[in-house]
Amino acid sequence: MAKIQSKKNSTKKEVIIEKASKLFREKGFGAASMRDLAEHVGVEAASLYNHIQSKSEILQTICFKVANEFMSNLEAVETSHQSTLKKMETIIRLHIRMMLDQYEYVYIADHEWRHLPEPYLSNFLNQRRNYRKRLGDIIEEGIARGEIKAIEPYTAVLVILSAVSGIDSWQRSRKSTSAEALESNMVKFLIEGLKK
Amino acid sequence: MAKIQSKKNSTKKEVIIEKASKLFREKGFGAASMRDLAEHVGVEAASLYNHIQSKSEILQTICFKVANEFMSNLEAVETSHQSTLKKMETIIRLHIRMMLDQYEYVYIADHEWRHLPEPYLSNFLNQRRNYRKRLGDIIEEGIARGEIKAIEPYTAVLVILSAVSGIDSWQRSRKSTSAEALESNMVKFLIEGLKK
DNA sequence: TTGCATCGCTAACAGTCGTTAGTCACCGAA
DNA sequence: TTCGGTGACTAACGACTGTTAGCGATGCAA
Repeated sequence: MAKIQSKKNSTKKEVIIEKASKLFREKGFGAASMRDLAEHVGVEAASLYNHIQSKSEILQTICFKVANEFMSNLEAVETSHQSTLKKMETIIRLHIRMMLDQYEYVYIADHEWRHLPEPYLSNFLNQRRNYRKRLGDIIEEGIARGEIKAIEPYTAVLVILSAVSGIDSWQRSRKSTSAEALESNMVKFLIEGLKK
Repeated sequence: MAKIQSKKNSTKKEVIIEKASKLFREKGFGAASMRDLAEHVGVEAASLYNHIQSKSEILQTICFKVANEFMSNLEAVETSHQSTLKKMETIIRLHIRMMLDQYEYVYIADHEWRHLPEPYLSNFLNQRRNYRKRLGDIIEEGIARGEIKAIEPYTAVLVILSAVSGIDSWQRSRKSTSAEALESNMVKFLIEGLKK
């Protein structure tokens, strides 16, 4: 067994998923066809099935890859010894950076998860709910400690996560602001909204 | 000519568009079929074409209805005599309320505009860019006047608009928070992020 | 009552969808 | 050199897509 390797030390399956992530973001999962994807990979549509099981398997892979990455990072932050405000900043910065350099993947996990088939859909939503709940818990603790202003924790979580995911609008027109400036501006805005 | 009227003093075309907005949000524009839509309207798919010209005409109608509503409201705010901070608050509250009681329409204009055919797509994006630019101008003026903290205006616009559009996550699980509480929490968070 | 416009229906179109079957060329191991 | 496996190909499947043509029923205006 060799020749599985393509360029960049990645399997063909990984190449397919990478190309698919670009395509799914541009056209949406539903509107992107396997023949589209095949063309970008440089192969006939039927040949894709030598490497993947189905179209939705690609979506599953992308969604859960992103979900797992966020989840394990959250766990690292939870067990760290920082102030709650600092914890939130760490998480926000992480979200921004993920959005900046894994844009396609994060975007799809954010917007195309609807098209996951069951039971993956429920699974994904459970993970998501859990993630947000735990973010809310951090904020709640911050309020109890007097570090964070009295605000409904879940609302704050919503605002923060949505704000970050709005970077996609910026991604498409990178002209005016640099990535670093964007990050620091965003953190300034969001953390200030939390501070007491 | 009568009998065009269905229930609720609305033309059948309006009924179609209303049902379509629900469907497009749930499934996405691409994945929602005309036969799906027809079933919800209580009619055969072909009969829809007695009232509309095409599937994408529905999308156009929805997207530009929302865009025009936001645009005309922005103009009202621009010509009003309020502090820039108050202007921003007015706009934010308006966005939140639109999101709460015209949820389906706003969601589609937010997420499904990609599927607009040209030249409507370009037209829509121009309007959107213009809207954001003018929001940014308000913030910029606020900074110049010393009412708003020194922040990159376009970043602030991005954060605010994205945060509000994230209410869709809340819409789906209305359990914990009331609409009024959500609005005031959100305003508190976002306006505080702006204040000097 | 006649005439006309409205609007629902069935049937069908041409195309696209994801996916499978089956075949053949290649390539490393024996 | 032979063998087994890998992966690309063509062809095709059945289902589904948006949309059109055309027929028939209905109901208002004259």
